[in-house]
Amino acid sequence: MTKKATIYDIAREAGVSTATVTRVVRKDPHVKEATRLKVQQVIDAHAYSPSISAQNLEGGRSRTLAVVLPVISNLYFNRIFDAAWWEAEKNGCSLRLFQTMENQAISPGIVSELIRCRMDGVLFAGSIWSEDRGDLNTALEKLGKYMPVATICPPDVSLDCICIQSDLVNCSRLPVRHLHTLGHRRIAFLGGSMHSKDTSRRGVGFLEQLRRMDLPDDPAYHVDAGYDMESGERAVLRMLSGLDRNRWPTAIVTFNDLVALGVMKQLKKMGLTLPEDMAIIGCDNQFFCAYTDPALTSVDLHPEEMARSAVRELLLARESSSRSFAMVREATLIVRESCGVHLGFRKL
Amino acid sequence: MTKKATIYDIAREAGVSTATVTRVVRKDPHVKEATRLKVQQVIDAHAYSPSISAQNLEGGRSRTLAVVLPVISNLYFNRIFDAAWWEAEKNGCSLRLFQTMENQAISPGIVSELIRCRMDGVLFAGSIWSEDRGDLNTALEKLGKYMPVATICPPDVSLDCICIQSDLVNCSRLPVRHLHTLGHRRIAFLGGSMHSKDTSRRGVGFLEQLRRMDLPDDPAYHVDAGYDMESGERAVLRMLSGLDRNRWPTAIVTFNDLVALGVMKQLKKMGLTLPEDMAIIGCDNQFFCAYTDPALTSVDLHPEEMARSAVRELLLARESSSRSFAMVREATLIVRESCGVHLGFRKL
DNA sequence: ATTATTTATGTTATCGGTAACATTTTTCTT
DNA sequence: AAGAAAAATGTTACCGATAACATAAATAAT
Repeated sequence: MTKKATIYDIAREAGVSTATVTRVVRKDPHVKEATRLKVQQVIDAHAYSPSISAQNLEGGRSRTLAVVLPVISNLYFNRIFDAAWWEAEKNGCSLRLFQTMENQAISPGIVSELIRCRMDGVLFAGSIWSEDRGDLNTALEKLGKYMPVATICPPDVSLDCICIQSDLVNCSRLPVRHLHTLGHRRIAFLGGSMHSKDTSRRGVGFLEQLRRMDLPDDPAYHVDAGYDMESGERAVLRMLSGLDRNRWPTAIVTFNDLVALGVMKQLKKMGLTLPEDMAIIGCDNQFFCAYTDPALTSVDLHPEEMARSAVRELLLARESSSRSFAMVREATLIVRESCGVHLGFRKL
Repeated sequence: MTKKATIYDIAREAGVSTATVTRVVRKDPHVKEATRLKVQQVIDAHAYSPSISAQNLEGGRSRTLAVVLPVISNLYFNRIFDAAWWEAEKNGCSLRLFQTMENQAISPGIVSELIRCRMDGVLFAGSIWSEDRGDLNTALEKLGKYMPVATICPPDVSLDCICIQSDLVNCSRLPVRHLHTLGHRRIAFLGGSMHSKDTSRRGVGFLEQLRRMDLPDDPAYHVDAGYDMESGERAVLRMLSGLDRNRWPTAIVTFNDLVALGVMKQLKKMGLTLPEDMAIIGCDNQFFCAYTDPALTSVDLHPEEMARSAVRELLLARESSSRSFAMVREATLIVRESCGVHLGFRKL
């Protein structure tokens, strides 16, 4: 394994001091053209480039942002990471990923790792259904002492940090209003967990919307479930099999598109025709929504935009010390076929 | 912004030398219990933990592997990265992601970044349809001089490195044989690019299979296309509209599941019933395959396993210098509904 | 009690850069 | 040509941790 050339090697071979080598590398204009050429030649010959660790050590910074999220394989977080990546790249900064796994809070291990690495900032993306906020806040607070912190998170994290949120009110209101307009009255919500204390504001917002529009908020229409396809399948089955056919909801709003995928499969398995027999609305507007049958109407929370803003703000915060920033990104309803509008179709 | 305590701060405050602090941190047994306690106390009070940059600089290594891939938002690469992550984690090693974007080769910028960072190894995951192998090989060769290299790649990268491959022969043979068994004779392949020189070995393997089984390899059945859903839609449309109905294929194998998604949508739009009017087989066995309608039969290349092996081998190569390793992971056909087997249904 | 051993702790050079400051060289004035 | 100003280059302390080596303290052996 070849050993990498150091600045000393280059300096010696070019017959100059290390300072001059640094100057050449950093394109300092105060170098005679002749020396510049000579040094550059040696640099090229050895494919020399300064060691990152040494630079970080001396500079006390890493030109790197950390992105902390539950799992990168989750499509929502994947989109956040991807968008953050390119925004950082555009600003000559790199990104490092840290995964917290199910335990939503940032483990003390990750906290100290971030500090040890002298990250220039952290972007924490948690889920709507995060539990143990206590631990999370402690972690974020501690991190905040060492570097700028940004969160893409549900509203109740109230810390002195760059705080970016989805518009959860509209996220619930849009589908309910849409269904209401189409004549639906019995609307169910599946997925997430409605009842545990600070969980699923999405579900809570949904209930509020129903009441506001004078629609029945029958508890039978709210089934706690997980956040994936299997949960969706089980949840509809449980809900419908406990209900007389004439009390069935005519529309289902799901926690996310994955749950919707499961719901649709289960409904078809039960012999229903979609969207005629049941309207469905998902959430997240994932890539596959246009390719389900019927194409799934969904709510886009614009995670990419939130991620980009977060990165931009973190980079700004690195310079100035005015580290407070808050924004709420509006949600958008993307209407496709799963509620039957394309059939000029409405429930009565 | 609080400044992080250094080992000197701790040493001074605890009234010992930095060497002793290091010993305490690294749990060196040659420390009197009394001093250990005192030092530990100061460490805890300041939440001290050693700087990564300083450790890397002094140690000349980073305890980090690099994963270089086109884009993390691609589901296939996402799975590779995710699996690699947990395998590395299990071995007390971290992972850093680098994205090459469409240009499949590793840019010189990334190469030097990896060397600058003193990565302990690189895992390169390229796509089946990689072009400009020349540049790629140059990059990998150069990297190989500084660190162990592993590739999860098509077969023709023949470098002295840890070389992990999908079984592309079976990847083509399995779907063709399955369809043949079901009585299909006119089988089409959509997606990827069949004709550009070293591209799409998957398509080429497919053709070989057709010939081997004495099935018609009508060029009209091979449409160049991209690797996503839109490509799939366009490709089927182009293929079928250029063909008399009685010459239509009865089955379509696609480059990947995304293309299959597009194909299915387009076929339904044309009024076909699936799987009765057309059998479909995708590739990659993505999470949504079980949730399409009909559920999509697909080929699993087991990217997770390949990634885990790659990481394991890289970690081994770090120690020993026997850096050569090769393996081919078998592909597996996952039969679902899109060829109609569940209907006891076969073409004649 | 004195020397030999073991155990605990301290000293210091090193890793590879950076930048403030010092010094040398060159160029410009007068 | 002497001196001032500007430009080019060199010296060196520092960033934070580590480990080889040196020394000091405690314990054991005689």
